[in-house]
Amino acid sequence: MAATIRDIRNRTGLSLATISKYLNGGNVLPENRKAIAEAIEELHYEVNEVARGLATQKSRTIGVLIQTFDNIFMGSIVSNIERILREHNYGTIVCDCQQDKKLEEEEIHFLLGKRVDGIITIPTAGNAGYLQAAVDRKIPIVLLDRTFTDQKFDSILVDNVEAARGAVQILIDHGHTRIAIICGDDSEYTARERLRGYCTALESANIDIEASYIKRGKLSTAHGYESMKELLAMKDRPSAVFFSNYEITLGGIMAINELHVAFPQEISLIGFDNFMLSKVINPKLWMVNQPMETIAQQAAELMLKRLEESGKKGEDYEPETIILPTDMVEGESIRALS
Amino acid sequence: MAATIRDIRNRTGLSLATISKYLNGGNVLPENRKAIAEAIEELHYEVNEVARGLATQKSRTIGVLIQTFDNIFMGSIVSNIERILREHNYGTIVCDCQQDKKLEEEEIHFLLGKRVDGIITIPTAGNAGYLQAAVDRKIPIVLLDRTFTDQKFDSILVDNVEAARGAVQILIDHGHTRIAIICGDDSEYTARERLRGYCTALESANIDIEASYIKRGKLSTAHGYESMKELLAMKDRPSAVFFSNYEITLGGIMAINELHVAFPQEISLIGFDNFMLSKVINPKLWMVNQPMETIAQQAAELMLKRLEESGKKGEDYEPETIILPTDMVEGESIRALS
DNA sequence: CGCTTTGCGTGAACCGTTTCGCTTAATCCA
DNA sequence: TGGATTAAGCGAAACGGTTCACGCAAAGCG
Repeated sequence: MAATIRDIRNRTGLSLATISKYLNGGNVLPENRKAIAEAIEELHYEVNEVARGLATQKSRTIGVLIQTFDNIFMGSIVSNIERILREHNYGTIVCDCQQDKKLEEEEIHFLLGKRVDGIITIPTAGNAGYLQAAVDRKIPIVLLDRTFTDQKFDSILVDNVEAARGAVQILIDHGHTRIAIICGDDSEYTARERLRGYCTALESANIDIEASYIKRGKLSTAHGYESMKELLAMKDRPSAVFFSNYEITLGGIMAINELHVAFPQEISLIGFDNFMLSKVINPKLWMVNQPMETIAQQAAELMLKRLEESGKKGEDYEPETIILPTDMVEGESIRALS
Repeated sequence: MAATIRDIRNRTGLSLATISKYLNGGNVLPENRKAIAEAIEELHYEVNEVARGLATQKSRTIGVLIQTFDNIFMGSIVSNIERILREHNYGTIVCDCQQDKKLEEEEIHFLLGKRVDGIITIPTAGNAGYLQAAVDRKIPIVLLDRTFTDQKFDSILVDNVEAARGAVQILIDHGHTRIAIICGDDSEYTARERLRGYCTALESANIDIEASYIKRGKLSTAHGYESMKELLAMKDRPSAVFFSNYEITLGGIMAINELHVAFPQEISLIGFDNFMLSKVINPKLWMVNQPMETIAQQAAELMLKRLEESGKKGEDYEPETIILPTDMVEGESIRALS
């Protein structure tokens, strides 16, 4: 149906090699150049990237494998990655493994089948095994938001320990000592890190860590909601709560609203992840804000760098780890205790 | 590097045709079947979908072109489309044209270059011209959320008129007559429709339409914010406001919070688009909720249907338009006037 | 038993590019 | 002037699959 390079040959009388040279910016005589351009115009010719991909062994497509699409965090990440890659003429093929480790491994094979030139992923699994096939293919891999201990990869991380420490420190600075955290369980890399930051802050302020103030569970709205209710029902209830991710923040706020608990009067709060929430919740919520555009941008740029390198001889490279700082969005959800 | 079908031939002594037949589920003797399976296993062979794509003239990849990624609406749409397509072994390549009409047309060509088998898109442009190249290629196209008047396409829409009418009717039922709307300008398909619904509701209740209560502008947080402030500053200010999309709802709420206006005591509100907001805003916001999963699902399924059909003879088909109803999420943000 | 069918396998052409090695003519310079 | 260099073009062989037309043997059948 669509025109091919052969149709252009028939029209111009030039050889395929010359036309290919034209398409790829080689030296072609002005008159031939003109003839080819005209033929392309008239035939509505467009390079068949599939055929080109087969010939060059490069698809100019990057696979982006994420755990879920259902939060703004992901939307922003994918959006920015796509934009930057696209500016360098790479396509982005997305896969959502829906937090399913089995599916996650399948998707890797799916992407490899499509011969993507690289993979950017937010891992779900606890170890790097599922990536082995991609590693064997020697394509660049960039990890986002979490990383592995058993094998080294290019990774873009956020300083979770420091982010959590900082959040708790703010509460301490306001005079709080009975500080709770609602967080993920130990299987989650980010959850472990944030809990560590929480403990660090308390320890360095010589505040005892109270086990019943640590609410581990899934990174879900439901966990935030239930845990907040439990904390509020305690007889020695905390005076401040640190919500350690987006869903948990959402759930926690829902519980507070439902029980008509006034904040910061009755309880002080600080949330995580989503800048937008801080705008819309009243009173304005204190927030630890992740630099999502930067994360995405760094990931895309590191990927582009690796792709460029792999053209050159330098076969193997030393994986880089980039750790980004978070920032604090001030709100009105923390009461100062005298 | 990676193993090919020829490596399998060398190992098994079978012909390429037989191996291909095996890969595509044809009849192969059990012993040969076993031999091929073993070779695949040992060589870590994976079908090169690029080569297959060239041979079959099908990429098993669908292009999804959207206007922006920066709202939950899009995340949910892309997520659900990707999931369903993936279940049928199609990959999803996403492009974000960032509301830029020029870029939008470029992306279409980019996708056509990649030889996608179909395109699902949320149009930005006002007319279908930019899609012409895709139409010429005779690949299925499915439009989401908005459609064109100048040319007919498969479209999945929401009943915007009825959604807006219903929202305003709720306000009327609560005794309101001074009802404002903050909406997009006439260049936006959905904005026109929603404004029409607003007018319909008022007319059928014999309420005069007050021009100063209609705030047209961009579909942005800023427009919602500014317009809300203006409405609040009016001397004959409305008793109720209908926010007609997500960003506007967000901006409106921000203005309300900032000016410490109590709702529903001082003003009644109903928002649009984002179910999550209704959970987290206190008092709970009334909302018109778009059935995002259904929109995405219908789009993906219609696409799959077209892809299947195009295998058969039935060359041309009659475009379908599917109009989905919205639903109402009750809140506490509307005061009943006696 | 001879004829048709069916099951399985094969060689070769093809999909639409890129790229390698080679030719030819023009240009340069000692 | 003539050998070396360079620019531009060409033919043909990849890249890794699918598919068509055909061959052959075993099975089915009146």
